[in-house]
Amino acid sequence: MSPYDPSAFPPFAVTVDLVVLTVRRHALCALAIRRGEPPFQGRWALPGGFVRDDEDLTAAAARELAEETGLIAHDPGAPTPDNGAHLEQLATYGDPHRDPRMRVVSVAHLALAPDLPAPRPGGDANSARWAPVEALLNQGGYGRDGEQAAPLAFDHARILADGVERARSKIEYSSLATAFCPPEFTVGELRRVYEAVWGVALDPRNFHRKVTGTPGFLVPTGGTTTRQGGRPAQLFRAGGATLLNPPMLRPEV
Amino acid sequence: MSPYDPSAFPPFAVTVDLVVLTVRRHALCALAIRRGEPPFQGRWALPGGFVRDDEDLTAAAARELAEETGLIAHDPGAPTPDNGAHLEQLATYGDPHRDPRMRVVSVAHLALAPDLPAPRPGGDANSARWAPVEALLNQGGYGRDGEQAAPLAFDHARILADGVERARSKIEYSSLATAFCPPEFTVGELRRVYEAVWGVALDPRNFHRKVTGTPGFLVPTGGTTTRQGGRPAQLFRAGGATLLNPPMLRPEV
DNA sequence: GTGTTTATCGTCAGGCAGACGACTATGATC
DNA sequence: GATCATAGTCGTCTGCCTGACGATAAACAC
Repeated sequence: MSPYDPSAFPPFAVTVDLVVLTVRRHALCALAIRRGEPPFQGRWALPGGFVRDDEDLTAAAARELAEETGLIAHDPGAPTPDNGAHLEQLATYGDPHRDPRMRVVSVAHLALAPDLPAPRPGGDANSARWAPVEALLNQGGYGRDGEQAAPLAFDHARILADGVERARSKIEYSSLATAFCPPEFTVGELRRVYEAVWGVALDPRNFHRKVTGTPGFLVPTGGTTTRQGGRPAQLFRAGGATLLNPPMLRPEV
Repeated sequence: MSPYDPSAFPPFAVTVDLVVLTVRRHALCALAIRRGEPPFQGRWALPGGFVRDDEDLTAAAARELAEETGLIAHDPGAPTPDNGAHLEQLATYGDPHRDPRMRVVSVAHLALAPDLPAPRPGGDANSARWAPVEALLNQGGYGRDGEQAAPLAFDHARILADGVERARSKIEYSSLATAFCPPEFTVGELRRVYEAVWGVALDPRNFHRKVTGTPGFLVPTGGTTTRQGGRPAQLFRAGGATLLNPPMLRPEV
């Protein structure tokens, strides 16, 4: 067959969907958008949109991220700037019937962001919110407002679960957890990120030894802070190292 | 904007491309297809093709894999059957100009297969071959026949490099290396897989201790073989364990 | 001052990996 | 048949890292 005869292949719509994760109040949260139109009208969904005609996939994801949150995606490996977020491709979902109306292939991306001082994603507070991933994934459960939580639209629960699992595993062997922190942070704040993402408690002393003993992971800024109460803690910035070797060990469940 | 107005989004062609890896003669090799038509006519490329109208992405990749090699993809986690190969999604490539003629988004997949007894992929020996990944990626280098090796077509060098990197890292923490082995294999054969994929030499004694000491990794079949020469070696089958904890450590380069 | 909270330093035992010696069982060679 | 080469398998030792946990330090609340 002629591989590029325009009649020889079916046309697809291509979208990007975003799993945007942050840590709020000691819980791993994801950005969810309430759908205003059918199908799945009124249900929560992941933010996303169509890839434009002359737009790279990563550029489309970065554009959607900026539109929804104001966050600027930065290159992996570069230090997290102010208002910056880590962005990487997650996986692609193309079940023929994942959208009831047409053939849509969605290239999901994963974004990790610090807790936003102004959590007003999208401008409309009623149509977008940060929700704990547990609430979004427990489709039969109840949200924090006591309301019955409906399952996420489309196959977005699966996409969210894959994104969460990627984040959980990737902070083991990379310095990616610093993407959840502001530009300057303490060892304790970084530890609470690990605890929230993994859902476990870590020994503060062993954690401190591990992260401060890994070359290139953390760079002290010289300042201290007392915003967590207790003894003032040193402030650090993310170092240049991206891969942790040996990795941070996730405790057994 | 109306998210599903057919005029609101551009049509894309969606393809699957395959990085099919195997270990032959102590070298990591990939399946390459010679292109018979422009663009990149006569150049080597990864096997692939269009996703059909009512076909899942994984199904399309499995179909292409069977067409090119006769290999049957099996579910991840299941033991490798005869003539079976591991298949997983790798990443998606959608640069607007990656194909000079039209907008094509390619969902690349990674397949790992044992060295095939009948290496006649595709039927036409002149248009398909197993080539060492080093030769395919060293675009200015020379193939094993002494011929000047042209770079792979499209962005396939990048895709191949990503697939090789995925394989190299994934055999660290999973039992995926057994996908390169026949159903029954010796510890030495498994070690030579690691050595070929990583391009390093491993200590046979420490390797033996590690793989036989990891619960669920290897299951002895009771048989022995002497096909490698020397003292007969025990035969093993892949155990049920898919994740290695602690992982196999890749020596520093 | 006392208690509470958080941060940071130290100590100790167990586990695992790298380096490497020793022994075993086969085929090849003389 | 003796010898050699090859590959597999079992042990030992040492150093590093982790988990468990004691102890001290520096802030705030009362």
